[in-house]
Amino acid sequence: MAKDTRERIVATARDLVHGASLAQVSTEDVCRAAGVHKGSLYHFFPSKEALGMAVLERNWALMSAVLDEAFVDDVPPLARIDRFVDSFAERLSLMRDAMGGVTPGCPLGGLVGELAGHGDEPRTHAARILHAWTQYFTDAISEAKGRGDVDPAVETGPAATRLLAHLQGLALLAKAYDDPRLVLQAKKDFRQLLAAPR
Amino acid sequence: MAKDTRERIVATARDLVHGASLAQVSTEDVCRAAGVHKGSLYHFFPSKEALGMAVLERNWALMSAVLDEAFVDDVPPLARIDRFVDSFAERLSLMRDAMGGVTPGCPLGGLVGELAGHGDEPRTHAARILHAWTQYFTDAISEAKGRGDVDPAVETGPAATRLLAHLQGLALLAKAYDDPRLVLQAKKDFRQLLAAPR
DNA sequence: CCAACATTTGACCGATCAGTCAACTCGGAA
DNA sequence: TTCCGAGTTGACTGATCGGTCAAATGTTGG
Repeated sequence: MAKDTRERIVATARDLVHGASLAQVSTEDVCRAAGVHKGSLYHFFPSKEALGMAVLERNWALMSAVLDEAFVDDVPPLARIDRFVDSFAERLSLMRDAMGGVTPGCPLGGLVGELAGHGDEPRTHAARILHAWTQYFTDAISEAKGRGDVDPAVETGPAATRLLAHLQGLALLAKAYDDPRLVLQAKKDFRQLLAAPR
Repeated sequence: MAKDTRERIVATARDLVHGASLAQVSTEDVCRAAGVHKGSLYHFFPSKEALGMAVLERNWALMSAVLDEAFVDDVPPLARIDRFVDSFAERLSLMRDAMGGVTPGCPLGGLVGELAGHGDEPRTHAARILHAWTQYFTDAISEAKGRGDVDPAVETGPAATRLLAHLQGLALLAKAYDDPRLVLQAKKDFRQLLAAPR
């Protein structure tokens, strides 16, 4: 029952936070929903912010699982990215239905934006996660260049950053316009962002 | 002293919120910083959320001023967009210096993301503002097509949305990586996002 | 069976929060 | 001069917040 409780707290917090923000969810909310008492929460986490970081970590674990599922070797590298975008959009739609027809933003992007304003340490942690995410794109683009699917003149690193930024922006617009399908545009947009500079 | 007080409250709230989020700033913080008492604040605003909406409106007023300054007729349409990106990035840098070396996100994007989770009415309001922003890009792209600077095969509306999404994403990354210069990339990226689809 | 440790309990705290209220000030219209 | 209502004051509330704590309860290894 040890690790189990900690896991349940993080999972519950994740669910609650995802529909809003960390600030809008109180530790009492989390405890009530997780069937746990305050003391237990603070036995595992030194502060609410630490819980927020754990939620961020968990969101990244889930996101990287989606990435791993999409980025399989027997699919051309650029198609892997498309597969991921499809999964990402579908997850957004499912979450929208799970909540009352409210489109959530990117579970990582939202928390990153919130925690980045909480001092330097949470910010660098968030930055590391974004960088890890970018790495998936970096690898795929690099491999695509080897196959001739992407022009060698394209700088791999900056291109990968472009893709992530674009996806995050689309997720924000999807939330504001309450339309998860907006992120599907990423597939077409990515192709242009990966074109050789002129 | 009537409208003046209201203005001062909104302006002060804007400054405080911009460095963090609406949730992290209390009404008491705003009152103290604005030299105003609680009752005055609630004389002008029925709730804290209403104050948030007023801040959003003010941020849009400031942003549209920057847009108007960049989008002048005697400059080619695509160059107007570049001018705006430069101004936007410069403002981000200035704000970073004004705070203690902490890069803020897009003042509109951040609030939009936060208020979009506060029910449907704040969300649609935020969406309207984003749409108004997009309109600047729409007009410029449309004019650029007339001059032959953009391929007629490009759909104007979706292209403008792409640009806004990309800029918002870059602003988020700039905040996470604490580097306002990241948004300058938008100028090159926009050119690719405006290329004809293949 | 015991001792050491991890976990859980639930009451509790001081601070802070958004929001209220009755009383006061003051400028302008009648 | 009187009156009225917009603006202002500042104390106040009830709720909620993040966080603490000492005691109770498991759990594990010797």
